[in-house]
Amino acid sequence: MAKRVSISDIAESLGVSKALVSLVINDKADAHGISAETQKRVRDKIRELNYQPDLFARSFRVGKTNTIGLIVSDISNRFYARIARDIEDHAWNNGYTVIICSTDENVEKEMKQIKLLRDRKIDGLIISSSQDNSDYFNKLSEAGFPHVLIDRRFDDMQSANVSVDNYGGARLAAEHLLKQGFSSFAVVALSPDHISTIRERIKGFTDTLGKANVQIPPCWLISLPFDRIDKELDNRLQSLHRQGQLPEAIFTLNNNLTSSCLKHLTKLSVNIPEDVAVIGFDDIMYFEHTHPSVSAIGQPTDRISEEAFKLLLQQINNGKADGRQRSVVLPVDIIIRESSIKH
Amino acid sequence: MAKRVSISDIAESLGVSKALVSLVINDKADAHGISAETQKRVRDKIRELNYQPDLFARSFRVGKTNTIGLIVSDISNRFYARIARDIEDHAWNNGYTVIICSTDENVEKEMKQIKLLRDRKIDGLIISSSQDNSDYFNKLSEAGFPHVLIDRRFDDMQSANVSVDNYGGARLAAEHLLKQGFSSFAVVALSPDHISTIRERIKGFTDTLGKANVQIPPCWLISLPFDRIDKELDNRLQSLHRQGQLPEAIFTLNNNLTSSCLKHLTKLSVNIPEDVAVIGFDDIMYFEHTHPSVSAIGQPTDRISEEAFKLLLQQINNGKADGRQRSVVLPVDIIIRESSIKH
DNA sequence: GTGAAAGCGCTAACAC
DNA sequence: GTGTTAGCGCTTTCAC
Repeated sequence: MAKRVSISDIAESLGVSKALVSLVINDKADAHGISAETQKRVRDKIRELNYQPDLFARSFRVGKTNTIGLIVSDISNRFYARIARDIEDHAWNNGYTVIICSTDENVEKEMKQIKLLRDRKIDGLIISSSQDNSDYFNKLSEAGFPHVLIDRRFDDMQSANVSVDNYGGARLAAEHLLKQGFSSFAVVALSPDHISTIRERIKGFTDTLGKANVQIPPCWLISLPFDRIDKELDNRLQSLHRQGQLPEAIFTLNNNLTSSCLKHLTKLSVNIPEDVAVIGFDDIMYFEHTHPSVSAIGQPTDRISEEAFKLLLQQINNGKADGRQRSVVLPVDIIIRESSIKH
Repeated sequence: MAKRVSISDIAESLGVSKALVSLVINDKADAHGISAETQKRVRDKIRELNYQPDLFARSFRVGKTNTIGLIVSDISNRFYARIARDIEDHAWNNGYTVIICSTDENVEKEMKQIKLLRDRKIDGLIISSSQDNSDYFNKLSEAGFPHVLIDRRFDDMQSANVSVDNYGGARLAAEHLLKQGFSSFAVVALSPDHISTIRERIKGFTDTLGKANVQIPPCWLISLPFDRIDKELDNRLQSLHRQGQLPEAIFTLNNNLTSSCLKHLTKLSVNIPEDVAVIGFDDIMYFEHTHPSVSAIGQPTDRISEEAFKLLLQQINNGKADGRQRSVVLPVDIIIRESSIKH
C-alpha cells in the first residue's frame, strides 16, 4: 500500500510545525491568528501533496470515533433490518458510521459484543437486548456510556429507551378477535420468556381476554426457542391438529412466528381463517399479499429509529449518558386483513 | 467516564516496563524468554487492576482494525439482509466486526462511503457496487486494498469477486415459461441499467426467447428507477392494463420488483397466473405463501457470503490484494410454484 | 531475561 | 499574533 502522506510530511516540507498544519486543517487557524499567507501556503501544499488527514489517528487523539454500535437479535429479521437501515441513514447524515451485531438471543454473545464494541471505542450504542434485567445497562449508565435500549425494556432501568405499546397492541388484537366472535385462543410466543416485548404482548392479550372471562389453557400457550421456531412450531401444530385441539384463533407474537404459523397451518390443510384465524404482532409488507392476507399489529419502525438515534446523539453530545431517564413509548396500530375475519 | 487503567499503570505499579507488560499481554513473553514468575506477576496485576487493553490504541499502532466494511444498495432488502447476516457471522467467528452502508444506488454516496471507511482504516471491504465500470476498484487493487465485489461485476476488473450465474438463471426462467406455452413476455428491470446483474438477466432471458424466435417489444421492457419502483410500476402496469396490452408472462428481475409486480397486478384484479404469469429472480421465503405462490430463481446467499468472506480474509492475511484475480460464480436454481403455471 | 526509547498521526495546552 | 512541545496507549527495536 503506497505510503500515505502525513501531517508531518507537509509540515516538514514547509518548514513549519505539525501543530500549525493541524490548525489550518481544522479551521482553527483564524481563531489562532495564523496569518492568511501562512494558511495559504499550507493549503497549497496540502493540495500539492494530496494530503488526506488520517481520521483514525484523529479519533485516537480525540477519543471520538464517530462510530456507533447497533445490536439486535437478528439483523436479517425484517423488523430489525428496517430499523438498521433507518438508523444507518440517520447516522450517515450526522457523520456517523454503524457497526451491526446480531446476538441470536445469546446473552453471553451480546455481552461479548458490547465489550468488543466498547473496546473499539464506539461513541454510543443502540441495542435491543436479550438480557433479563437492567443491571448491565445500569452499570453502563453509571459509567456514563451513551446508549439507548430499543424495542425491549427492563424494570428499574436508568437507560434511555424507546419502545412500543406492546400491551396496547396485544389488547387491540384480543378485542378484534373477540369482536369477531372467536371463543378459543392460542398464543405463539418466543423463548427465552423474559423478553419484555413478549411478556407484555402476552399480558395485554390474556388480560383483555380475561375481562371477557376467557382463559387460555396451558397447551395453547406455545413458547418456541429462538433457534428452532420453525421446527418446534411444526411439531406443536401437528400434534394439536392430530388431536383435533386447534383453537379458533391464534395470536403470533412477532413476524417470524406469524410466517412460520402460516406455513405450517397451510401445510396441514387448515383453512385460515375458516378453521383457525391468525393475527400477528409486527406487520411486514408481505402480509398484504399472502394467502390469506394477514392481520397484524403494525409498529412504527421509522419512529423507533428516529427517536433512538436522537436520544443517543443527545447523550454523545452531552459527553455522558443523560442523568434523567428518557423513555419514549410509541403507539402501534392494527391492520385487519383476511386472516382474522370470522366466517 | 471513570479513567481507564492503561498499560503504564500496571507497568508502574509493578516496577517493570510497559514493553514487558505488552509482551505478556500478546503472548510473546515466552518467545522472549520472560521468566514464568514475572509473567505471573504481570497477569495477576492485570487481573487485580482489571486492566483491559485498549484495542483502539493497538489498532492505531499496528495499523489493523479488525473491522471490515459491507456496502450494498439497501440493507433492508431481503437479499442483502441475509448476506449481511451471514457475513457478520463469518466476521464474528474470525474476530472481525462489520460496518454496514447502504448506497441507494447512488454512486457518489458509494464513493464517499468507501473513502470514509478507508479513512476509518477498515481492513477490507465487501461490496455490491452501483458503479458502472471497474476503474475505481482497479485502483483499489493497485493500491493493494483488500476488497471483494459481490453480486455485481464489471468487465476488465482485477478485483476478487463472487457472483451468481445470472445469465443461466434467466435462461431457466425463459425456458420454463416457454415450456409452459406462454408466447408473449415482459421484463421488469431496474435502472440504472448498467447494473451487471440486471443486464445479464435481461440478456439471458431475451437470448433464450430469441432462440425460440420470440422477441420482446420495447413497451414490455420495463425499467424502473431504484427509488420509485413501486409508483412507477403501478403506472406502467395500469396503462398496459387499460390498453389491454398486458403480456402473458412477466419476468421480474429482483425480489422487490417481484413483490411490487404482484401487488399491483392484484390491485388491478389481474389473475395470476391465468391472465398473467409471473416469475422472479431471487427467491425469498414469503413467495411460498403469497397468493398465488411465486416461482423464482433462487440464489445461494450463504455461499455468496462464505466465498466473499474467505476471499477477503485471504487478501487481508496476504497483506495485500491478491495479484491473481479470483472469480467465483455460483449456480442458481429455479423454484417453480403456482404463479408461472399455464392454465 | 529485561528495559529504554522511539514513534504511529494527530491535537490540546502552553510558550514566546 | 505565531508558533511549538508534549503526549494519547500501545508495540517494536535494540541495547544492556
